[in-house]
Amino acid sequence: MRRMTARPANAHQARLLRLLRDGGPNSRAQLGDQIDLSRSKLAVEIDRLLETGLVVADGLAASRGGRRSHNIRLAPGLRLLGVDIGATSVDVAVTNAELEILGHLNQPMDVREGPVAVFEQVLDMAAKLRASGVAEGFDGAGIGVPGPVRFPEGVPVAPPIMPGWDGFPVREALSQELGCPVMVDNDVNLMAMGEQHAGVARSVKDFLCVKIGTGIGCGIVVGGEVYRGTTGSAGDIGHIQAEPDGRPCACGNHGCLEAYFGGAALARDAEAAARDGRSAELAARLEEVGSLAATDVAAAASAGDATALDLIREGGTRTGQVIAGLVSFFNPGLVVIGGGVTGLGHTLLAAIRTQVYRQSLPLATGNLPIVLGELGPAAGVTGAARLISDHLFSPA
Amino acid sequence: MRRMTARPANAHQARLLRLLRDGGPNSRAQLGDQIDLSRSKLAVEIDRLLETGLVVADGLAASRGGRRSHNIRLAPGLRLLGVDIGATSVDVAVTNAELEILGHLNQPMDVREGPVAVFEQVLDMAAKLRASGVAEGFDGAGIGVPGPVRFPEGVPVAPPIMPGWDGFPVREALSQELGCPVMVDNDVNLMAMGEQHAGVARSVKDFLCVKIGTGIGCGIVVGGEVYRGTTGSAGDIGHIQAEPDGRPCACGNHGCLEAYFGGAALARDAEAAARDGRSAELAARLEEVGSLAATDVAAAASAGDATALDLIREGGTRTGQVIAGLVSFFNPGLVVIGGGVTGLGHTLLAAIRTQVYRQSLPLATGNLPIVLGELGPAAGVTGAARLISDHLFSPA
DNA sequence: CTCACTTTGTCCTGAGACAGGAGAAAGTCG
DNA sequence: CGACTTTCTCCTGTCTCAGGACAAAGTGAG
Repeated sequence: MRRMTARPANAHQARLLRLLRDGGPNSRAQLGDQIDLSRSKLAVEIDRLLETGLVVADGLAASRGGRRSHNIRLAPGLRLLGVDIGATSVDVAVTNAELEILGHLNQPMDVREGPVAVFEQVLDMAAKLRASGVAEGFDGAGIGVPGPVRFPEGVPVAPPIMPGWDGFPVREALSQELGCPVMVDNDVNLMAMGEQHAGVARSVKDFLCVKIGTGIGCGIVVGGEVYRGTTGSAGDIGHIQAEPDGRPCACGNHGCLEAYFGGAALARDAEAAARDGRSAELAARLEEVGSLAATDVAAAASAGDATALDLIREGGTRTGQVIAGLVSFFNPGLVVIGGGVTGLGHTLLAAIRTQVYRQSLPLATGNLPIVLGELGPAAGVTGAARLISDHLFSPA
Repeated sequence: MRRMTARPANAHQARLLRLLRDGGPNSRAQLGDQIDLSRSKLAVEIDRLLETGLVVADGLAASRGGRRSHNIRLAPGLRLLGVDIGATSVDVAVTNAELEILGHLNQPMDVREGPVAVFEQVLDMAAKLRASGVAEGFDGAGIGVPGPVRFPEGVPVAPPIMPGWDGFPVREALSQELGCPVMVDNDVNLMAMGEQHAGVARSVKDFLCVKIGTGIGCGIVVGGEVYRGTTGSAGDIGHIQAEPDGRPCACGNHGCLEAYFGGAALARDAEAAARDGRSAELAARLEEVGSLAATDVAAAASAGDATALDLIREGGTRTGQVIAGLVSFFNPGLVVIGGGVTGLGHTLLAAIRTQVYRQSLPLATGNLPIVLGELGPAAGVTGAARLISDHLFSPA
């Protein structure tokens, strides 16, 4: 199938495409209500978009009391690839132009094997999805990587947990391989974009999205746009000091948040608790598998294990301490908690809430919701699709 | 003298006015080089600006190898009032349209006396400045207050150190009183705008401006624009926890940064040191005046007093700890330190730098300057003038 | 001083953006 | 069936804007 190569010719067209993406198929008249353009101008721009094939006519809409309107929708054949590379697994999904997920794969993976091996696996997964019939090709791809990215070039920079990736031209290489435009960003930023597009943050302009996976990061959204910082490392809160002169951290400092919480620290603490005999539940699980992960702690906690609950609460309290500081500083309208450890659920959330509401200024917390992300593993890939969609739907 | 009431009619005119403000008087040709407009269109817009009186012709520019160009400058009679209300003193200044300070007054004042008394004093100072001949009236005024502000309405909200101000319609009241447009913002945000306009942050898009006065606050600039947060309290870092379960703070929590540093805490600590006999220098000063202030500590430190130096270093280290976290989170391109205690100078700066460079991620600090503000007490009033100027120089 | 050349400013024209009215097309409802 | 509503298309007039032609004003070599 021929891929879309057209791009909107001006800001009006870009605006229309985004309205159709975010609001679904829509009638010309309804589009007119949402955009500040005269009917005549609107008709011209829509006609041009129809010519390029970016949108298609789609029958008649229901009557609003008069002549029925012609429906318009984004090209139904348009397909986006969303890739979310984590530390230990990778998600690949295919969406249509409205960013609805048509197919989604998750596989274990080790990011430390380097970009070449990882992208071989990603391309293989993409091929599988294509073979399953949800796509014949891709019009664009968004890639999330677990580390800082020089955004304009799409190149990871000095990523602590993926040393082999430093400077690898992800954007260029994948664009070549897939034959379509590619954008690269930090996985946490993409999660924030996902929750903003289709999740809890839909109507919020300024918010924080804290992702607690193997490590801990934070997506920052300012005025509806992701803020990436001067060198692309904004939101790297895992190495903020949570305890002066505290535990040594892999980064070389002491007392970092990630030394106390996050998937890696939690697993380590759980194994220690199992060996010390503090938790029969965790010890039994350790016996079974030989090692523990955050999911085991979650399971033990929901089975009522007091030690597991304590571990979660302590981690949540530490995380809450750091978030409390960020809330005072940033005064967000919403805080979203997501990532692999959301399985820890409301115990974690409660600990974080308690700490933030106790420590931050009343004016900043007065009307501040702190909630779990509602998209789960779909947040990253949705955000990735959204990233490339924003790129494709901007004037050439 | 008749005040300017005109406003730019469109974005081009606004752009031209800002170019003239930030770059000084300029020839038509040079303006053409900086703005993406054809010569004909440019001529039309400049002619319209000349008609409204917002700009005036100002003789001929030097030749650039051909016909000499006509110089254009902002209306020379335009006068802006910049007011920076602190906790214990107030600055009032008059600037021209290029935001150059033509007259500047500083007086002690107690913000707790409430808005009515304070504005009486401010208006009196403004009248003095007018009487001194630098202005015959004001075309606009910017006001900075030491607390959070609901920016669109120009109303302080729940300000901890100025309880009587909560909800007082500063913007409306002063606009009435002065008979010109007024904008109100947090004093820290105005300091950031001042340093951005005429100080160290001229070419930086994303930076933090930490103001250490009686309290401690932080101006946040994202993409060249001040970020104010959802309820206007962004940057309120004085009550971020610097020490878990630490000293009690006036806010009701424990371990806040302001419990350890800032003008109030520093004075308290200095008095304690003087009474305990830890510092003969400070004790002598206490004897003289009966109480100590941050300036006394600065004086003692520059006289070589070890205890004073220790106080500054400890405060700087604590502040540096908090800033380190913010740097990891925000990844700014610059950190500016300013406010009343900049008299503490390089001892303070060194302590902050040491802590930030040690604790933040290398990628975030790699190329991060941490510097003292270069405008001193002029930063606030310059920022205030800039605030109202941005308002006046935007399309009506 | 003259002449070739450069820069600046003004005038004019034509292309395109755009709003809003007229009116046809297509529907609802009593 | 007729009055009314909504949608869509076509047309016209206004405004924006770029760029060319040309005049005005200056530079510098000879």
